[in-house]
Amino acid sequence: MQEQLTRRMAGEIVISERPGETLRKWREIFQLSQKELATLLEVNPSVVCDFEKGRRASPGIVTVRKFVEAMVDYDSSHGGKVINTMAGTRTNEAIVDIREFTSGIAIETVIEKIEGEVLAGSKEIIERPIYGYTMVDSLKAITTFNAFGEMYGWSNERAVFFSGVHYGRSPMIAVRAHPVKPRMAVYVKPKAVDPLAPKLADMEKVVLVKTDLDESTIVERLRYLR
Amino acid sequence: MQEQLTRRMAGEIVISERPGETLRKWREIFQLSQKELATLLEVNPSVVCDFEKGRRASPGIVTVRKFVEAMVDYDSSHGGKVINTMAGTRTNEAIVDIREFTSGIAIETVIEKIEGEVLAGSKEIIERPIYGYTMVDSLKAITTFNAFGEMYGWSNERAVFFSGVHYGRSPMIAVRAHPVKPRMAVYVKPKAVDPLAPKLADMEKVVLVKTDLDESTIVERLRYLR
DNA sequence: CATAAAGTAAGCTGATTGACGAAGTCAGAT
DNA sequence: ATCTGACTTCGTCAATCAGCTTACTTTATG
Repeated sequence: MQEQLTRRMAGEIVISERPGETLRKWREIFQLSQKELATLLEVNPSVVCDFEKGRRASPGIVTVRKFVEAMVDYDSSHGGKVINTMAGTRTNEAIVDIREFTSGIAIETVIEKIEGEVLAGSKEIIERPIYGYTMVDSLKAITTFNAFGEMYGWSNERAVFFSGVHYGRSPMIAVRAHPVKPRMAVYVKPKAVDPLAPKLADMEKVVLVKTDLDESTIVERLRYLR
Repeated sequence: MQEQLTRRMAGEIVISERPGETLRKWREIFQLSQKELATLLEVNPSVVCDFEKGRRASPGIVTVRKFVEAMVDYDSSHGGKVINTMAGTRTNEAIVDIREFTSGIAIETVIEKIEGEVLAGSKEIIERPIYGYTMVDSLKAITTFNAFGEMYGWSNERAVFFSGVHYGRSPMIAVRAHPVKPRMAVYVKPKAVDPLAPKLADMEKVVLVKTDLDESTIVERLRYLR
């Protein structure tokens, strides 16, 4: 959530036509004076003013990062008043974990890491990179409304891990039904795999993999992928 | 959507530990070579490389913006392959419009702009700033699952406009039920206003306003607020 | 009214950026 | 075995940034 927010703020500042004003807007939301913010940043208050008033036309990203992180850290160590009221991320129970890599990782590499067995997918697709993954609890995904809509992070060039798979039909049917497809679907410790699943995977050009590792091991192993 | 994406990319780059790699990741997602990107930017290819390899530790936001926008524009003028596959924004039918201002706007100012009549809210709260607004179609909001969850943009310091209001009970009850509250609720051309509504508004310290302007006029008038 | 607090303005300086272009490396195709 | 395309490295330099200090408006507040 915190990181979400910092990114969101940074993005808004960078793209803004008047970055300074956007910076100020956030400072005000966090209810800090220029002086207070300057103190957090250990700089002179005039520096804050200079940025807000746009004397620096193109502040460096390091500066932006410092500003944004200072505010968020401050808030978080004071009860997270602002952070907590920033809605927009209802946490979805069905989504166990969701991450974006900073660079592309070959599907092959992911398969190795998770000791996966390929059920569908050509040699060719397996070499393509993905940029993130989502771990979904299949059971909850069905009972939670709209879970499939939130499954995709910012790129659909990703892997979706389904845990709690019974017959392995529903997840692939969901993939088929949804307009956006992942590059890779992984069944985590499935009880069985319906023969229809690989067929659907082929039709959708999705690499289908099964693994016998459990959720936490997978998350652990993928943690250090960038 | 495009702007969403540019902001998202920019934010990710700024906050990234290795901004260069993140930049590269996006270039790869857009399937551009360094040279092609350099051409779009009208710079020497070595410049792209320098950034990706991190020779410039803290590129200015103008640079980041140029990079990001070049890629997005390129994609959009080539069929929007990437843009279109970037899910994550299921458009919610109930939400007619949603915007963030770049700076705070006093509630008072908004009331004037929309020729609103105050039904609940003290002089004091009316002076507070808000940072965005959401226009919701009340009828659809009820039939669409979870619409109220998506009502809040990035700040709850905002106005929520309800159109298609019949008795003016449900919207305030929704506000009351939801953990996150807007600063301001506006009934757009309500058929009636149940006396319970202002009471609830007072309890929740929400400024309740009604206006006889229609949706499009309101959006039009708010467009030029920053 | 005096004084504080918040914010703005301006001048200055050392450190970095943004850009170029030339000279590399490296992997794959011919 | 060399050629090509994609990418990397590096020296260079004008332009700009990040920060300081000091002086100046406002706007509250006792």
